[in-house]
Amino acid sequence: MSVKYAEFSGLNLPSIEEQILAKWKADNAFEKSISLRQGRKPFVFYEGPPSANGMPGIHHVISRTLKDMVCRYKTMQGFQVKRKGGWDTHGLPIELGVEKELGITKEDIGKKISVEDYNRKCREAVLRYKKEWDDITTKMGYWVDLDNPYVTFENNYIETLWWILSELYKKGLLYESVSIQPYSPAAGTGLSSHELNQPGTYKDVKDTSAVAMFKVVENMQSTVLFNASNGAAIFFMAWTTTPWTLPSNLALTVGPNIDYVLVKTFNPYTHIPVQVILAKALLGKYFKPEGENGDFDAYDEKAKLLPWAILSTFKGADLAGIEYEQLLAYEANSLNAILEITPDAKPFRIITGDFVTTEDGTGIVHTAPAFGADDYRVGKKFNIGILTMVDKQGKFVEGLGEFSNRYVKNYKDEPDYIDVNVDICVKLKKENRAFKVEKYEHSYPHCWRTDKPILYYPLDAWFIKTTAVKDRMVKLNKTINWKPKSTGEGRFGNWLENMVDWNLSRSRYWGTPLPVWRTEDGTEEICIGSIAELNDGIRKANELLGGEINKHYLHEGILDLHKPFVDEIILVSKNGQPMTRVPDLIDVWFDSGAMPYAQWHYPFENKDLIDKGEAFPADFIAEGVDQTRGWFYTLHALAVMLFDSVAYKAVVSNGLVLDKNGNKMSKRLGNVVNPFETIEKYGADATRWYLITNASPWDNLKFDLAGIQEVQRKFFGTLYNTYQFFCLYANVDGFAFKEGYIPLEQRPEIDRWILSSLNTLIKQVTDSMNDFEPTAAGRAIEEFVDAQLSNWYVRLCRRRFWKGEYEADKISAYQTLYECLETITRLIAPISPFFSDAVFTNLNAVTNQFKVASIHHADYPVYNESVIDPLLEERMQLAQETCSLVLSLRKKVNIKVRQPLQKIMIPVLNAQMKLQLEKMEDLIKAEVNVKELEYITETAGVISKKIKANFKTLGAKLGAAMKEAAAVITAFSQAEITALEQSGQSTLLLKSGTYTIDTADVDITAEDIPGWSVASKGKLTVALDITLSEELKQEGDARELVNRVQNIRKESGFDLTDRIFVRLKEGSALQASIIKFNDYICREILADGIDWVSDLKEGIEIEVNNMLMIVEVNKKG
RNA sequence: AGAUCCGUAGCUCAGCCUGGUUAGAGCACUACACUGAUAAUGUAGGGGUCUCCGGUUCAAAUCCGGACGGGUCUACCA
Repeated sequence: MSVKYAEFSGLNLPSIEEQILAKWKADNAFEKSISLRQGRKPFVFYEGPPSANGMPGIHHVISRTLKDMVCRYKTMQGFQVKRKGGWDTHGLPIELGVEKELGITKEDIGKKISVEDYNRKCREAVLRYKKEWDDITTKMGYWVDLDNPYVTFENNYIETLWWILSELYKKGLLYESVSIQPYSPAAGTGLSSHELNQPGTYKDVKDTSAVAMFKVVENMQSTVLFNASNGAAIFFMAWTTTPWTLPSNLALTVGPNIDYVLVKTFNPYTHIPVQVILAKALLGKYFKPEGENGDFDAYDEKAKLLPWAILSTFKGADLAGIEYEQLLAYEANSLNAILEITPDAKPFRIITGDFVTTEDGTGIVHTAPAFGADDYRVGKKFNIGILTMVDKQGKFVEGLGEFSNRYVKNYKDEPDYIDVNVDICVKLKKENRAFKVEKYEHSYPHCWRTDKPILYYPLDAWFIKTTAVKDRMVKLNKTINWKPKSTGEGRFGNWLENMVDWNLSRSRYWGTPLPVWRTEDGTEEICIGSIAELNDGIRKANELLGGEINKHYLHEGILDLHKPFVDEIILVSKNGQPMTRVPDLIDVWFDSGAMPYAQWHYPFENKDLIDKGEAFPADFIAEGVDQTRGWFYTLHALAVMLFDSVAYKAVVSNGLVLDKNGNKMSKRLGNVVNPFETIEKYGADATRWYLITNASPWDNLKFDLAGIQEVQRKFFGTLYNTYQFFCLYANVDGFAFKEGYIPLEQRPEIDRWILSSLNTLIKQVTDSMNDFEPTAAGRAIEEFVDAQLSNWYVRLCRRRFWKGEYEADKISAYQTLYECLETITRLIAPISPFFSDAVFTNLNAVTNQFKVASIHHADYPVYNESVIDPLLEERMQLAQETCSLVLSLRKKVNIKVRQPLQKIMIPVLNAQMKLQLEKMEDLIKAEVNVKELEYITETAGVISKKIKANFKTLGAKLGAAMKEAAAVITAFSQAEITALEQSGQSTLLLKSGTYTIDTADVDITAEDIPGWSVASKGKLTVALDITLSEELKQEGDARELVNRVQNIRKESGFDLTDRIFVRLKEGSALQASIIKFNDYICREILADGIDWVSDLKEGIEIEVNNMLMIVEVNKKG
């Protein structure tokens, strides 16, 4: 046990942190923080795995601060909080990085580089920056188990994923289907949304767009239309920017609630009279207002104005079911061809869809299910079949007449490429089937690798049927504590409401393979759920199918669950057919969503952790809000499907870190903040404190280094100084908390006050922390340390520490300050783990109050209701306000605080206020340096009072009469006010009636004390007697002298306890004052006496109140 | 295009849920003061159409509707 409190040699947070880090490492502090809680209730936390193939940024520091803070907090509250780290290792960014590094493209894989070598490269690249990540993790003080992390590419991890997939498969939740996906014909590959979101993929291009005319078939359904048109031919108008999709058209979609009109007019190209149907709202796009009901007879080829007339109006829903003639009919897209694919299809009809708008086009959507996701969905719903008249190279198939085999876009860089879209439009024009053809500029996605336009194309894919559990997911989501709430209800809630099945397939190389094997004819398939099952299958296939099959895998089984090895495995079906693996890999989000189970290799190991709820579901997770549809979603989906449970009970989604101007940080803009430099320069604690207190975690944070500096200076500086102050005197007096804890009732008012405030603070902080509102917690602590502890308690109590003997009052002061410091360090430990541990350890080294080696092994403070005294806190605030008012009065008349004044007067409005003030009297007098405090009551008759309506209470009673009442009340005479106060009631005669009011309905304040200069704040009014008697002046002189001598002591470098002797030169105007207050002066400056001498050559000349004097100060002994 | 968050002093943010009559704090700036812990602090000063428009109400920064601006996510592989 140390005898003295270790003092810091300066506030150097980075160097303190280095020492603490070394201490933690030497003591295994993190491991101990968990092992010490063995047997306690677990608090389950999941670490969202970062990908270590990029450098950590400052935005990682914010979410990790949040995570670390909650975990430390819960640990200190007695929970056991295991934190397994993890690495996200699969996925496209890793592949792209490797391809860039090797200078290859996807096409080269399997040619220039084997899949085996390629995946080996990925495996190496994936943890490329692990060292930097580990480094930032350590330096920022993030306690997470880096020694036993889960790694998503490891066999154990993948085995759990397979188990989950096989469970889903058994439940019928895993299925294969066609979906419409972005596809690059030039590259011959599907594209991920990630790839589509590469900068520059969306380009403004000019495409030939067409408004095509679909001729209505006259039959029962269309009778209404033909009645309106008098039997003339009718056309639906539909707009497309991709005419090449027209041969694949199978339906026209209208909005059920949209108004459509039947218009009589002429085809502008052929000038043939036509009747067309389009959305009413879009008439203006095609027809000029002047042309309405124009002269149809006068119209000819040369006419500029197209006459038109509305014949009838319909709702979209009325049009449903009407049939039309196929626009571009060929052999390949004949009805027979359609029925061959979809035997019961009913194409070429009007159908309805909610996605139809009237913002563009005609309000009638040409629907080709193969080339649009909306089209596909609505097409399926109405069973219109599917036609894919374009092959995977991007050219029309055989059997489309003059368009057969033509590329729909210039995918091959043919120098004389003729746009087939133009030719289609020309054909339509000639055949009276086009109403408008024009170049249309829009933003269209391009393949980032080939720079060619993509198209949406039907591809086979595996899905998880999340829609089957949608209702459970929605219901269970409502039990999750989302911070902020709106993310859970809004962003996430809406997301769930609009859920579609989870497309799992990725056609990639480095990822978790889908463990589905099937026979060549597709009739038999199996989903493998474990390595053992696969190895069994390997042997069985070898036995049944022959010696060469799987021969490399017979001895040790499969050793790596990735491509290309899994693809070499051939299994055997029940009917003895060979089965090969389907080529798909799965979405990496599945990897991370499965981490609750896969991190523990469930169910192959650690079965109880999940089954008995020790590690599932999580009590808390936190990540950036960008994970809402990522990790938060996949965690939730898998938990609901597997265990009908939430995956996490509380989730904090933190906002982004922007630069100080509010722009997103990006390498391109050069505004990225380097977290290493920041932490090295300002310290992790200051950075963490800044991140937590500056803005709520879910608000975007404008990151400004100046803000960290401010935190460092203001918060840590103040706390540091308070600690140093404590050390200075405690070391002198040898305070080591050896004496018994002095009961509160024996402590002075101010001690009881700060302890009451401290306990109020503990309550506030724990409430906020429990509610995942760390910002409020941090701000409350800041306020306490700065305003209450440092600038009120310590300032007012300074003398108690250095004056007088080591007895009860002094010990009480030490115990009180010690308790505050020690409690504060524990309160801030979750946010600032380093500095708190440093101070705590220093304190505890002397007192040994806690039998722990680190603050993070100590318990979090628990507030003590019996210590909280609201009345005491209230009157201290009253005292603070009084002092503030007196100081402002002194300032106004320019009288220094050092100059004593005779008295202050305070009008008291009621007995309670007087009682409260009386208890604070000594404190106030000392603080503002006055001799007396006089209370003025109304009986003295000197106060004039001011009355104002209490709008809140009175407004509720009077309502509309409020305005008049307020005016009447303000106009009350002094007598009326007094009458109200005495009887407690008063009657208001207003236009709207007579009302009785009581004292609670008004605010009465003291307005003035005639003849005095006063200041007021709220209900408190203070008057100051500024008359300076000779005696007061002399006392002021004496105090000034004390100040000057103390300065000299300080400048001379004397110790606090050094006694001095002082010599003064005779003859100064100050002499009388000094002699009069000789004893007082000597006490203050620790001098045995003052010598007056006639000659003083060595002395220092000082000036007090415009009087000069020579002083000599020497140390005794 | 949809969803969502945000908009209060030069800057960073409270206050809004639960409406109440002078809208607060810190930083920065200016002046003065205090200090035997202080890199602090105190007092005073300048600085606000609470983004805008409309509504509800006796009363709106606060509640409701709309617009505008900014951020993010999504834009159909969830």
